[in-house]
Amino acid sequence: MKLSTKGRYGVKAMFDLAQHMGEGPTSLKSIAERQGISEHYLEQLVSGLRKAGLVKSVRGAQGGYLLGREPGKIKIGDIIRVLEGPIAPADCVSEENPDCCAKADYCVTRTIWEKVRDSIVEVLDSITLESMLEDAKKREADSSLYMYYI
Amino acid sequence: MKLSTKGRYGVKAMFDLAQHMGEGPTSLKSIAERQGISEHYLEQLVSGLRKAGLVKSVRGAQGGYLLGREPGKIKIGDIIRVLEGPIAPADCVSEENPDCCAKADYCVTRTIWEKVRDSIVEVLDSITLESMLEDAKKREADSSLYMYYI
DNA sequence: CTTATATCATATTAAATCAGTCGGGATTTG
DNA sequence: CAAATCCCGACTGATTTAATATGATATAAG
Repeated sequence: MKLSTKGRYGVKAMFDLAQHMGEGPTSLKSIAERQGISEHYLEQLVSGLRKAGLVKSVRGAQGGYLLGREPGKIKIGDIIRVLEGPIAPADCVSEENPDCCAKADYCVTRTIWEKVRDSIVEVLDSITLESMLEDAKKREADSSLYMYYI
Repeated sequence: MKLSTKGRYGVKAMFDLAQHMGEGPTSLKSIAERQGISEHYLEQLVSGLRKAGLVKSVRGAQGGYLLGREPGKIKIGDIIRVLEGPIAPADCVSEENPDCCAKADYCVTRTIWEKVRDSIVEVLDSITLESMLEDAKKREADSSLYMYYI
């Protein structure tokens, strides 16, 4: 019931890109350093994100990556689906081409996994990089407020 | 983001036990046959469930397993926790002793995993073996009703 | 008392996945 | 040209998964 580092690193990297929008392309090296991730490993993950159009790349010196579209239009679910595959606690309730067993119609167990899947999808598709940025800004404001009162 | 067969087989087996309550102990062999699971493998899983008190065993010929308590008091989350460990999409938000990273307080990514975890827990702890039995009964009624009208 | 039926326990294993690492190309800037 | 950077495929050690194998222990039935 765990995400692999692929999904977690991927979200971190995408959020990092969102935080550095408007500063030109961001290199993997700088993302890897800030987020504490192996650069070569990150390379593999970002390769998938690029093929899915979630990021755009700029080659050569001073190159790097940019978000593929506005942060408000990139859902966490999009990132997870690219890096971890279709969201599903079991193959028989996979978002795409569920590997149906013969009993699917009346299987009581299956309906549990459907509910779990839907609740996960609901969370992951309700959060965008933009909403994360807002969240981070709010937190920063709160913590500086806190600083004044201490 | 997937459950392993441990969790899925475990829920199936527990539901099978619930369906055969009042018929004396149910043998692993019969559960394994009905549910299409390797008996020896199931043995390992049930061993964990027994240690956790979710099932009781009766040794010897005509022996088998019984639910450890009323089906209304066995949540799917209980079963999953025994067989898959604490519910958590990432270690930093594990239900028990979360493996906290230094940035936990202000990590925006972490709050996503918290929300995912909470939504999964909400689903898994809201379903009991009893509610599954009711669900199955209702379905049966519906399908027989359908039979009359066709 | 013996035998068949079960649970209980431990060890082994083949395959897959994870989380990287390594080495070398291709492309662009200065 | 040199340095920075993305791009690509192959390799690897560790862990997990999903079993299988073997044998011991307990009990009901005959």
